[in-house]
Amino acid sequence: MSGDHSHNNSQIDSGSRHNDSHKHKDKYKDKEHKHKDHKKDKEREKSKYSNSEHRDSSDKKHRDKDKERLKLKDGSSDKQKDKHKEKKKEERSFDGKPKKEKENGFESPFIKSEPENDDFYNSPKHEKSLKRERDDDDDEFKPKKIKTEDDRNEKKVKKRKQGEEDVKPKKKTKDKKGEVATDGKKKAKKEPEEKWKWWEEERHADGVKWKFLEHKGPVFAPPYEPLPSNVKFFYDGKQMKLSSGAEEVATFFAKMLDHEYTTKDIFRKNFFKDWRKEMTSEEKSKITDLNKCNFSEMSEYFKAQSEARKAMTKEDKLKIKEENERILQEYGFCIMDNHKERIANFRIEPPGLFRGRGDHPKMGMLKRRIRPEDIIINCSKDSKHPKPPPGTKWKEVRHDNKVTWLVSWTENIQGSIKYIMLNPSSRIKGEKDWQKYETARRLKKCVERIRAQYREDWKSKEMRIRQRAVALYFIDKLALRAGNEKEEGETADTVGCCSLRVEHLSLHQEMDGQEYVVEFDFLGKDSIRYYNKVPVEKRVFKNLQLFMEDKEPEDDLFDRLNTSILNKHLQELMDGLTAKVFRTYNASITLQQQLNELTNSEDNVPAKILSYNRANRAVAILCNHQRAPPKTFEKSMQNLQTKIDAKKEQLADAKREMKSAKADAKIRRDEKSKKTVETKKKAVQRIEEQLMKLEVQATDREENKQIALGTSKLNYLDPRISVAWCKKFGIPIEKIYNKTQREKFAWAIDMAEKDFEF
DNA sequence: ATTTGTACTTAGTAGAACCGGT
DNA sequence: ACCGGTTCTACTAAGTACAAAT
Repeated sequence: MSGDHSHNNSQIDSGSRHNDSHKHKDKYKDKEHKHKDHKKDKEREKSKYSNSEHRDSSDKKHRDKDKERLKLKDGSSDKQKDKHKEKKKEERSFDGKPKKEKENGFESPFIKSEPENDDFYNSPKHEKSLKRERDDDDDEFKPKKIKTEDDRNEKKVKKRKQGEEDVKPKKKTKDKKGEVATDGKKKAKKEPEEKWKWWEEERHADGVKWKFLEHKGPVFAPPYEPLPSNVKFFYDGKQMKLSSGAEEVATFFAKMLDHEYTTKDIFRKNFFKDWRKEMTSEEKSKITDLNKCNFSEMSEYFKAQSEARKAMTKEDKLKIKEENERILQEYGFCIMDNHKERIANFRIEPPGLFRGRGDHPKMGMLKRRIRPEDIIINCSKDSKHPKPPPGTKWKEVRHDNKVTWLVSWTENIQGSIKYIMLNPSSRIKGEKDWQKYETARRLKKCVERIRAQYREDWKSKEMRIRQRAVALYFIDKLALRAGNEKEEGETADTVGCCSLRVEHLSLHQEMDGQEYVVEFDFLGKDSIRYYNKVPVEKRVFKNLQLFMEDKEPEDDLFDRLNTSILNKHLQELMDGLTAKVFRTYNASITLQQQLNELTNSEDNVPAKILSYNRANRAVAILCNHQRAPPKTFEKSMQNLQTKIDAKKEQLADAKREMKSAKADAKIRRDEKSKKTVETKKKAVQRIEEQLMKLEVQATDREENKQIALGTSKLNYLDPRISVAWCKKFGIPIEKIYNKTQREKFAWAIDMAEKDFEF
């Protein structure tokens, strides 16, 4: 399994951001036109290949297939088959019957919540009274009381159901940022203590996301403030006063003047087109060429402004901070089912120029200002509805408890819907996250069967099945994304597994001493380059040759497959299985294995953390989570090296001192000199430790140059693995998770014991 | 069967916040 | 207090998935 995950570091080493790679840009740009007919191509291919499936024997292609099959029919493949049969049997037996392990209720279809709970959730009376004072102190009785997650003084939430080990000594959670808890270990347990443990409660019935929801609506972007009159705009060398509408859009461009975006043709073209729409007819007739526009005064003005902001007095900064805090308190929370929950993004996205990633055809377009009239509010019927700003109206107020969002609007660039939703620490996100990992753990139980199945399918008579099987192999082995098809010309040209094109792979019968190497080179999500050379099974290789036969580079590799076909198939293999579950599963299982492999219980804490980071890194490489090397990377490495050198000096000095102290003690043989020796010894040890720490840090940083650990940590790694590891090796959880992360993973920190296994 | 619409997760980055050293 | 950097957070784009409409 993860033995499969032999990742070539070349994936990272030679991978570069698309943006930086002109070679790439050109390569893909050239395709643009041809690619336009992609849909048609697909049709063509389809008829071509669908026939071939049936006129078996006459088809040359098929003869090859047969040949191949014969060749492969040797002992090993038979064994393979038998093994497969066995597996299948064994799997079926456990698959068919109800799971014994009740995985926190996430096992298969959601289970109904029991009536008692339903009842109280349903009672609007209670909810109505939420806002009013808590006259009852019987908070054992289902809450009228709103549990505020951040209210540390609040009485502890009583458990409703399971888990009786409750009541632990109440301790202030201490999560000041830098805090270096050296004892750690048990901290993990204490942390979420006074907070609501939603994970110990029943979940809502199927599809129902909440019973009560109240919030204050979104915070709108501040209105446009016209430029002071001394900041001028010049067109063709002549000063020109812009109308407020045109000026605002101009400032968006001016603010980005230093960004490379503004040098890109598409960006400029799109911007100019949209800018002109905001101009008065007079302006429109005058301003006809972006190259003749001079925004530099505006640009300077904004730079000065930001300098001024930095230079503000402490008091002023504090004032701003307080104001932000006030807004946060007022708009940053909602009440969902008796609990005050943090909202993730309560501010409406301000207008500006669209910054698409990679070669985005819409970059530079104007993202228009969102007004109350664009906003749909979602809340409980019986809640206090948020009110629109004076003199305005919401587009709609609805009461849909089958969805989790509080506010939505339609964005004008792609016409997609944007949402305001809750923070990852919220129950509604946490439950889903937990469930995601439970699904992945269920996959763990049947992944061998599924693997056997797709390997078998490589031999299928049907092209669509072979394609499906090879695609699934990639998804499993390489943790590729599913690869939904995208609308041509609406987005950057990126692909995932199902949307790979012939041009994205090259096949090497033999390369670097390995057989059957597939070289992948494509742009994935966010136009991050995926580059990898992978030796594959011969059968996969032959299949790929077959899929690529008679196709143009811009044709789909898997012309008989798309994500919905694939997912439909996966659904049949396991309830809840989709392509992305493989990513989650492989990421988490890799972390667990790597931790087992790399952690050395003899090591000190920093060394163990290095091991952890390395395990994390293995996952990040698997998932191709890259980052631009920090601009300051070289320098910071150098600094660190300087520090290390200095520390080495210091160590040498300390050692020398120790020696002389020893010599001294040998002669004098008195208590005092003995003590000195001890002190010096201690000093040496301390310095050695510091040096070690620095060296570990250097290694860690170097290895992390262009790898981003955050994404996998946040989205792919079952937090219980990390929590268990921390508990097992006495590592304080805050060494692994910062405050936000601890909030998001509170459920895992609370429930995972040191023996947790993914 | 395909397309469209919706909801929700996953992603990298810019800039704010913070920190340790001077 | 400031400097030079690192870490954290907010932001929002770009994916996946699935259901409804065509």
